[in-house]
Amino acid sequence: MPRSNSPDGADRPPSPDRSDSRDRPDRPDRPDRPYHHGDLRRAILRAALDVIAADGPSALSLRDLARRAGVSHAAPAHHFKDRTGLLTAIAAEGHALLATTLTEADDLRDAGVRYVRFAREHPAHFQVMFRPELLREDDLELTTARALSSERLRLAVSTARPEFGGADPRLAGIAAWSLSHGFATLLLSHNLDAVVGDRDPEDVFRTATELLFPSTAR
Amino acid sequence: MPRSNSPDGADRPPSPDRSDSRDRPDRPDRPDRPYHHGDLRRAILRAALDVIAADGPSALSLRDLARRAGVSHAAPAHHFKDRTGLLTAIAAEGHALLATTLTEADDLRDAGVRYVRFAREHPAHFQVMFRPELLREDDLELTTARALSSERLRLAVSTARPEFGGADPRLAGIAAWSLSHGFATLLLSHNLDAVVGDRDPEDVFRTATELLFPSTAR
DNA sequence: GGGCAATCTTGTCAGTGACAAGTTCTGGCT
DNA sequence: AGCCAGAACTTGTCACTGACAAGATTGCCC
Repeated sequence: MPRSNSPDGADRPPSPDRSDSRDRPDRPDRPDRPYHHGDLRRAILRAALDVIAADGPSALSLRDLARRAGVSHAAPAHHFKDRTGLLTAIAAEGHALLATTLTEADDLRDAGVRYVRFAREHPAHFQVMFRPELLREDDLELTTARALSSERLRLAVSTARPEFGGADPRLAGIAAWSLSHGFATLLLSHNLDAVVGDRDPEDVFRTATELLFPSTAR
Repeated sequence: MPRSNSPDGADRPPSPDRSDSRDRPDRPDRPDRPYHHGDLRRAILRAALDVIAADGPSALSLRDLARRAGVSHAAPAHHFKDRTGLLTAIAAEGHALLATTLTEADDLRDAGVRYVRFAREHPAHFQVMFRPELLREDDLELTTARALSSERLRLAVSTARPEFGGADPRLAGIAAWSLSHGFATLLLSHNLDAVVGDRDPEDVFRTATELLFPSTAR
């Protein structure tokens, strides 16, 4: 299973031009790589997203990520403290990304579609974001990112057409969020494969929601 | 953290009356327990459900379960083969339970409410049932149980009032399932705590769905 | 050019899943 | 009654993992 495309099989950024690496024959028993990775944090993150997208968060191993990045087994800890720290960083990044895409939504239905698209385009983030037991809940970066994304969600609901006018907007929010979240979750866990078939999942979602929100928006 | 109420701290069924256990002074260095647990499979399952409900499937440790049941670290493997086997058994049991409760539903909305109630009453089962990466997908018990539960779901959708008449019933099914599944998922992951407050979650769900399925069923 | 903090390494420990091989018990057959 | 096949459980072991501690290397700033 090839894990990279760099010559030594490790995922490293372009060597920060150190006058030809052959000039430094220290570490004779090792593929000569600089002591400092250069962008280890990002490399670990990318590898982690790959693993999670493929096999879920439970398949994540810090030591495996270190191997993929071509660093020692304890290197990741310096950037993320521990496994929980890594997952927390991913969740925070996910909330930030989600907030961005929701901001551009011009409609509640559009927000729903964007929510589903986000889950499809960032499956690893999505699979981690809503699992408190995997995260450091008091992490500042996480809490602020989450506050932002849920604020965006609330905003999208508030711009919904007045059908919901009378009702508690929070209830409408729950309904819309549940629908989108459920669809996204079932989709990612391959529970809709049979029904969706080879159609575009977002189209299926849009059509399905038409059944619930009869499209007066025309 | 007390894990049991039996005298030796292990979770064992009433000793299958073997003429007073003091009569068997073998295993002198051990709390005298019968070589055979008596109902280890069920004990492991119960303990596993506790752990998962409290801390999620990733917190599950076969050795920990063995300790709780008062057996050796390899004993669980005999009943479940491995970790995946245990989770698969739980998922199968969950689908069977879900199928039962859905059978008793007299309405699509009622089915949704029952779905949410199931998730609340069997959080551990629910958290495992829809995670293919944790399960042995080709397990016979699992596939048959799942076939039954999804059949029940399809049935509930087909009995829905004819509002959906023209539409693809599979689409209506997706919409209803997504809504219920999303709500249940967000509820279990404590993402609705703030909005639900101290209200009954099932009431909240019922009310929220009213917004989407305007209750002509009165 | 000297020191300091960030980055990365080596070494180690306890916990875990999986497997192999042995032990103890149960239940059924004759 | 005796026995034996196999179920239920144990002990022992291996590779792997997360976490921590202590040391090595390096960029960088004054």
